[in-house]
Amino acid sequence: MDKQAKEDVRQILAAYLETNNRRKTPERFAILDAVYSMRGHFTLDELSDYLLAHNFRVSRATLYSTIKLLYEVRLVIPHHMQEGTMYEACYKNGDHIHQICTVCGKVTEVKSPEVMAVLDEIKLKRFRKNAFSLYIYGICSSCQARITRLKGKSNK
Amino acid sequence: MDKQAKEDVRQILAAYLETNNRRKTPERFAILDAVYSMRGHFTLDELSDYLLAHNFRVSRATLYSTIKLLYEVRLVIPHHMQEGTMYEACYKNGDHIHQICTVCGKVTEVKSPEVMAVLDEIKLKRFRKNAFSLYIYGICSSCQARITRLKGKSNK
DNA sequence: GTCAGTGCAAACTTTTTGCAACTAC
DNA sequence: GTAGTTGCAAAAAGTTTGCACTGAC
Repeated sequence: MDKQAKEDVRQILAAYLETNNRRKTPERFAILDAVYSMRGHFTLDELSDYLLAHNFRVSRATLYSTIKLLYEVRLVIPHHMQEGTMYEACYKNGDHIHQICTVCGKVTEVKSPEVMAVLDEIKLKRFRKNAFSLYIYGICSSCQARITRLKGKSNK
Repeated sequence: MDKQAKEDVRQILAAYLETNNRRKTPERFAILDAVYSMRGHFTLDELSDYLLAHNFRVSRATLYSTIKLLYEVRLVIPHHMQEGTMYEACYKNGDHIHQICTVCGKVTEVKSPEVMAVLDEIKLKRFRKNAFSLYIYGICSSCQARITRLKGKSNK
């Protein structure tokens, strides 16, 4: 994630904390920074490791509570996958679709401007939308190939 | 869920089990039936309660493994919410959007034919899609109102 | 008769909580 | 100084696993 985005999200978080009379602790900004330094999906452990590698130790409890805070502010989004909960920075990063293979569990990120356009235009009654996640489930080509092979065998 | 749909899904499950040389146990069909008798989202406990109320007792382990099986066949879909994992029957029931309030956690189901149309048409490389879930995050009107009131107070 | 599937309890993983110490305000 | 936050350890919640028994094929 580029420097400008990191600066942006720091501002967003600071504004949120001020507005809600909550404290600007170093932990919160360090975790936010780490989240925006990770690439793609990551686990809580990976986040913790990243922080450690940069000489910042935070407790598990703080990690969880801060991630929850960042989720409130919509700066991070959790994805509940088969392998467990994965997180992802979502500021200026919400414009992709998650394509999930239900056989092998592989997740691929796909872009689709048409879908994004429709989602941006959609009007919702009594609701102020500010993010979305779209998961498309199906079977990836390699699993399809394997299944076809297996079926061929069992039918002969 | 109507009778026809229940019959359909029984057929789908039976076919799947046959094809894959797995057993047609009464537990599997009872759980499937229960899933298609629940309204909207439900927890594993609620499913278990429903089965009990209809004099069918299954162990937790079987419940988990069968739900996993139904997920493989795409007859049920899990939603990982703040309150925990919720399940939902998804045969002929995938055409709605989940609108989630990030403040109070309330989930509302919304229909949008335009979005569905785009999703149906979307072409994916090397991937056979068969379902999707779309979550729109934001703030519902009652939470917005409450936040506005709170801000008014703290600024005076 | 055989082996996949079930029930049970124990194990394991993930997340939350209570409390004392700390620190942003 | 005070109340919100953190760290730690313990607890709770959610899910998986090992094993003996059962029943679908």
